[in-house]
Amino acid sequence: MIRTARYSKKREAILTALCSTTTHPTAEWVYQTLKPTQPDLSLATVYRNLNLFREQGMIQSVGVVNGRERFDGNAAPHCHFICQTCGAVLDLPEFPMKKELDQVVNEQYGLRVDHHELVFHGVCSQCCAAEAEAQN
Amino acid sequence: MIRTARYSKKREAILTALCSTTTHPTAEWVYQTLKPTQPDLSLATVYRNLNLFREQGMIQSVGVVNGRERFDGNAAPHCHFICQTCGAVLDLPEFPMKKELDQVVNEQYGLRVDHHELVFHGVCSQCCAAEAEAQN
DNA sequence: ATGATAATAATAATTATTTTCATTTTTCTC
DNA sequence: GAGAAAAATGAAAATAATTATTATTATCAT
Repeated sequence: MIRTARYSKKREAILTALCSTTTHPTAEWVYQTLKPTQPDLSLATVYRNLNLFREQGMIQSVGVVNGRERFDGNAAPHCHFICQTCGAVLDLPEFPMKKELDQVVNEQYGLRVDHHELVFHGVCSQCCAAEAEAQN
Repeated sequence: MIRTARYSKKREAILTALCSTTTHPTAEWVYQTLKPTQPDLSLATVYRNLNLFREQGMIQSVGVVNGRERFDGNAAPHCHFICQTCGAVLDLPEFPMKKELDQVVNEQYGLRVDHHELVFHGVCSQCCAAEAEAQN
């Protein structure tokens, strides 16, 4: 199941691109971002490597937003906020993650919990401001 | 935006089907379930109405599991558990939902929070038992 | 009953993602 | 360093879920 992954320039570039942003981009974004410096990059390669990184726990998926999967170069568990208006995904890194949550579910329901996701939905600051502006 | 003043048999059947199960089914499941009694039902109608119900707050989406969106006839906020092995989605209705979570994020980050999702991932009881069995 | 219009079935289209396969790159061995 | 084996890639085709289109049917106020 665990297979050895060789080095490749494309692979390195894809991981670097993802880790260089906090926007939780789509595969398409990574592809478009690398296009100028990697003209012969294929979108399939981006998908292939993002899936590989995720399987290896190097990155994580934030889930599907507006039909597209969003990736996070930070594999450490943390909360996210998703704007219902513009689809932006924000980190909530300082948010007090309850580590005992998993334990509680384990004990109370007899379920083997691996991890959990806590995602807030609402309207981001920029979209709030835009709304207020539109009402004037 | 969308007003649904009119009644329709298909619409009622779709909502009834979803609310009659706790399996958090896919649109396809609702379609196949209604097929025997509604032979001329279209899958597009199921999608259309599930989206309508969600927009109106009558149902909620649990998110995308294994590439397919899962729906919940219970619109009241509650936690879910998703089995990594079989994809089952379970309710955690008695779990102590922190209502102040949204408030905390609102105050700490200045974000207008509408709601949040708390989803646990792990292995359900049945799949745990199957694993244990396989090791013998 | 009728007419306006929403809802539907059937199908086509769309869109994100995955697979295929011939070619290229990387790594290993000498 | 050269050559072979294995893995990675690009390009295109395939897949799969969901949405849009269009002609038809159902609902409901009148």
